[in-house]
Amino acid sequence: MNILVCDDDKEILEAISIYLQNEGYHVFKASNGKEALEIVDEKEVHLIIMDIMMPEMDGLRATLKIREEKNIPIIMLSAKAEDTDKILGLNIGADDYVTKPFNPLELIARVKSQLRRYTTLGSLETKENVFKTGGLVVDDESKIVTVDGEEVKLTPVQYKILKLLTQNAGRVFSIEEIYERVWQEAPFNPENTVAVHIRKIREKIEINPKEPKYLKVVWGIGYKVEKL
Amino acid sequence: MNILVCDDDKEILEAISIYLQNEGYHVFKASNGKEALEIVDEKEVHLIIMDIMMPEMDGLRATLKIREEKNIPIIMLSAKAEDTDKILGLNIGADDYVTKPFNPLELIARVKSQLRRYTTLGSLETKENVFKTGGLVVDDESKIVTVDGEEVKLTPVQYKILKLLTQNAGRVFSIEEIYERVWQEAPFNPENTVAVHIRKIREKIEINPKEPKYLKVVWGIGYKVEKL
DNA sequence: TAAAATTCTTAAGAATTTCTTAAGATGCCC
DNA sequence: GGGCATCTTAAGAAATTCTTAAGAATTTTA
Repeated sequence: MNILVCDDDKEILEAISIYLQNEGYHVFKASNGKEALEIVDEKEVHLIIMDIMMPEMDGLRATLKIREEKNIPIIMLSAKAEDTDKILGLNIGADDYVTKPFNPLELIARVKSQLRRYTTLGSLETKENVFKTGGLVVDDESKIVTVDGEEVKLTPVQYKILKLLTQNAGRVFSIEEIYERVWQEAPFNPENTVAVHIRKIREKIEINPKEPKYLKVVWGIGYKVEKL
Repeated sequence: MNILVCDDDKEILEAISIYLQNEGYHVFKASNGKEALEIVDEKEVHLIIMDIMMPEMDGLRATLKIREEKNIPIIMLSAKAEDTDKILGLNIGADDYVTKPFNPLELIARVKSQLRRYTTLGSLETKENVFKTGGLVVDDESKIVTVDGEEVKLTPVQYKILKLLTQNAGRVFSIEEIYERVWQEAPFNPENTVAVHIRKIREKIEINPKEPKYLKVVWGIGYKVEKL
């Protein structure tokens, strides 16, 4: 699911993005209405979170414009509770609104609610077998791995290893244990098979494999996925 | 894990309870908001499932009240999809909601999800392999050692020694015994390997290694971690 | 069956830890 | 206090473990 977040305040923009990414959504960012319109034209956007009070009120204009063309759910952010009335008064086609300062969990809830409404039968629900830590999401139902909302393609073995570690984030697994649980073979004939796989996974999920954020080595003991 | 279920419909109350009990949860039952509040006050409740549409809307009031006092995850049951908006609009701190009629499996899934989120976000989990004494904590699951909340990086041998001593805080271990139990080798050829490791550990975990608070020497006999 | 993808092995070289050595400090007992 | 044993500490050599790349073997896909 792709969500466009539009706010001129960089900090808020980042904060919202991180929360959404941690929920497994892919995020597009825009800092004004013009950018937002461009992204909506170019990319596939499933929901928009837009601040109204941006330079020249163009959050409002953008919203109106988008509404003319597409039927994408829009959640408005307004600085004060009073603005709420303004939004309603202006009869803009917002599907929901949130006043700043807002509770991130509430925003997430509303995002889910909107998306649920627009998707036939709940797709991105809080499923049982979705393992998350920071921006890393391992969805065992669809077998899709996501980092900051970006899908990462793993091979079967890579997936199994990462799933094991993410499912037990924080716990350290020895190479032997990883081998036994992923390969389901008792004896463990090592060479350095596991190490090689770990490296490949890092290559795919880490921004900088040299300084991994998620998949860490615990020297002389094993590997783990950080609990974030 | 204890779950409080609150619904004025006895049948639904029973049905939900049975499903939860089959999953191994302990269930408290309440049929109105007042009862719910009492139970929350008296018992240890880890999660609440609450119907909103109870006599006099007191499901809502109860929820608000509980939210004021405690931070227990709450899953709301609402009769119609429209109520969903009401929950959101009223800005109640529900963590999730399910509309009736619901699939019991979905409810269970959400319960697990909430409990996972709650326990994952570092709270009081009953961890078996965490050894503490004073401000020193050895977590054998993540292999993380902490002094007054500050992480201390130990090498594998250092970790094993400290774990052994902390696990048996108060007991004195001779150098031979430490050697045998950490290296798993019977003969013990000493030099002063163990002493060197002990020193390095002290350097890392003690504020003032000259006057160690945790890792002490018992002259001529061995070492121990103080039981505090 | 061939092509493609994945998995496993190998090996060199980095990185880190472990062990040894040895000198100095400290505690214990007469 | 002197003598002896034990502990502390530092530094460097040795050993271990990890990283990484490349290619062979195997499995999957087309």
